[in-house]
Amino acid sequence: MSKSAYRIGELASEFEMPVETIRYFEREGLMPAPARSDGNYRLYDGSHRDRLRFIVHCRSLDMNHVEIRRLLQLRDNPEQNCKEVNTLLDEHIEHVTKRIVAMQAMRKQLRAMRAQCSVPGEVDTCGILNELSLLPVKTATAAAKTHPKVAK
Amino acid sequence: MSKSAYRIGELASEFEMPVETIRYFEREGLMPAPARSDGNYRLYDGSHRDRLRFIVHCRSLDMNHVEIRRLLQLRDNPEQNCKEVNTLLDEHIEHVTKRIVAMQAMRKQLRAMRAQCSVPGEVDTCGILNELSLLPVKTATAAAKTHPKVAK
DNA sequence: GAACACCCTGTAGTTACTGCAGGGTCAAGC
DNA sequence: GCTTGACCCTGCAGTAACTACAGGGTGTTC
Repeated sequence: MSKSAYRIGELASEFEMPVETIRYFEREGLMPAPARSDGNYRLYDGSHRDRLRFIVHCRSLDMNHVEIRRLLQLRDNPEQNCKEVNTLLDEHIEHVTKRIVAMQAMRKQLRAMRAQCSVPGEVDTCGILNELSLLPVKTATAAAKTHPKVAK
Repeated sequence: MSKSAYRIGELASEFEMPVETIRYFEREGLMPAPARSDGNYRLYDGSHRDRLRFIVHCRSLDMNHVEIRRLLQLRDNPEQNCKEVNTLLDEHIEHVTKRIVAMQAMRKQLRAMRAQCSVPGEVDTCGILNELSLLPVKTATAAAKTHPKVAK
């Protein structure tokens, strides 16, 4: 058997995050409020550790708190059909894809702009600054900025 | 000749942004404080319009305010050598590239995970949730989150 | 009993905006 | 002259996902 009570600092160093982040996850409703010691210290057990690992993994895949909360909810209710997990993941993959496409378009423009100037001279004849003074080409950039707006 | 005095609302609708954003750019030091009318309305001229267009273009290329401030400074000093413009752009392109690579790695993992489940069943046997319960594979994700930290 | 590492709560700062409250300005219409 | 309505002003709060710090308590060791 592994250890049965961890303090917040132990968990934090295990997952290489500040203790504040774990407390923040609790406020956000991602981590449940753990038991407390006599001295009011948070006492975590193995299930908390598993849950934190799950959250960390989801965050590393750039899921937002709303998505993670939903997945945790499904995880907590084993009788549910996992179709919703698939849907959530599909939507997230699509979101990531849109963002990648937008960033690639951006990079293409940046590179084209950069090619305007391979021989540095004075700023007032700089093709780059001149180009930036024009109206931007419309792309999907703005549409794919970050996560879509969602309610909690 | 074009019109010589615009009110904030005209500029805002021309660039399809809320008026608040233009006022915010002023507070941020991207836009200079314009003249005021007798009734204390902001009065912009053509040069303000050009500057705003420049800023909007930079933002559409995902540059942050620090970068834009630097470019504006160079733009305002035509005697300068434009080598720094190149450097800034190169760095920005590299930053964008890192982010793209990180997101592609993320997407690959998400797709692999999604492939764990093509036949939805009950959640407690869901390969996706099981995989999310494991420690994340280390990638450059965290390193390329958004813009690097910078001082104003 | 002092030093030190660790924990607690509560609050503020980060980025790039967006939105609103509460109030003033200005031109048109009656 | 007065009202209506569109527009503008300042100042402040909220967003996402943390991070950091102040001011204080806990717990173990020397």
